[in-house]
Amino acid sequence: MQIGEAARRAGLTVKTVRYYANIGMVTPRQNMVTGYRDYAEGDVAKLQFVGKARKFDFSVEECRELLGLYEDRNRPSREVKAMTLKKIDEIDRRLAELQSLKDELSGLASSCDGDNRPDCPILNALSGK
Amino acid sequence: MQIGEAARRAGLTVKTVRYYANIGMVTPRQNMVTGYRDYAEGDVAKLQFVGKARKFDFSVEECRELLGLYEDRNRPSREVKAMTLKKIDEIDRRLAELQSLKDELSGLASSCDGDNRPDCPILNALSGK
DNA sequence: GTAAGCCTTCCCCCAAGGGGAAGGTAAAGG
DNA sequence: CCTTTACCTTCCCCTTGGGGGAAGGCTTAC
Repeated sequence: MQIGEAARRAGLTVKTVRYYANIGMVTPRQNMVTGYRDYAEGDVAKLQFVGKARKFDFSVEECRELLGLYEDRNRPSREVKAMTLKKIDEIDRRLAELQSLKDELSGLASSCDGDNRPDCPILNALSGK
Repeated sequence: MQIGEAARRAGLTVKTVRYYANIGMVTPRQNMVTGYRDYAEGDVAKLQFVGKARKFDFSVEECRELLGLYEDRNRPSREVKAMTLKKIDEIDRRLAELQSLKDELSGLASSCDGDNRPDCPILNALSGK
């Protein structure tokens, strides 16, 4: 099938699918007559796989690894689990960062009247006064 | 003072300070003899201000706005507070996203034995089986 | 005949700088 | 006086994950 239909079936944009072909992640055959990319069912499955993994915050490189594991029918599940746990760890760190950021900003916001007067504790804090 | 000292005092890299000069955020005078950027005390204060705001997750464009408010001695604190609350809102949304992501990944990870066998619920979930 | 709807490659764009090359300058040490 | 060291300058490419759009080629339908 052509790239448009493959993209639709995978829930991705044509641009994205072409990008994945360019970086060698999901490489369809090429129709020798038209020069168009020719996607098989298996390619669509891989595109869907990558699309989901991306939604789970795996980077494109990580998706490439996962795809390799996905295609290797003998891989130990250990490897996949390790990547997942690592990703969870990253998310945890980011959560903590954002939470402390929010706490600080909330503290600043609650100390600021937010009225028409120019005195602003938020700016004072930012300027180190 | 030269850019190196200004950067040190602001806790930024020289590259960053030069970048801020290029995009017109903190624009020092120019030493006409050497052609070097010449930072005044006020510039360092602005650099510090921007550095802190960046740490609070404000984008460069938002920093530019905040800097405008910071320099305007008559601005109402309302505007600054509004930006802060908006940023807190963004952080909240991102926190929720990450949390649900983590929950899903955690669910997948706990369902996977992570042993040497090839069967992996994580990959099964990603491939839609 | 031509308009619509596919497809292709090619190039520039985003944020927020980082890395490094090539070259000019100033101060300090031998 | 000469050289090393430590500054500084501009310039260009790199990052992530594609998006936007141009220019061109093809069928198919009206």
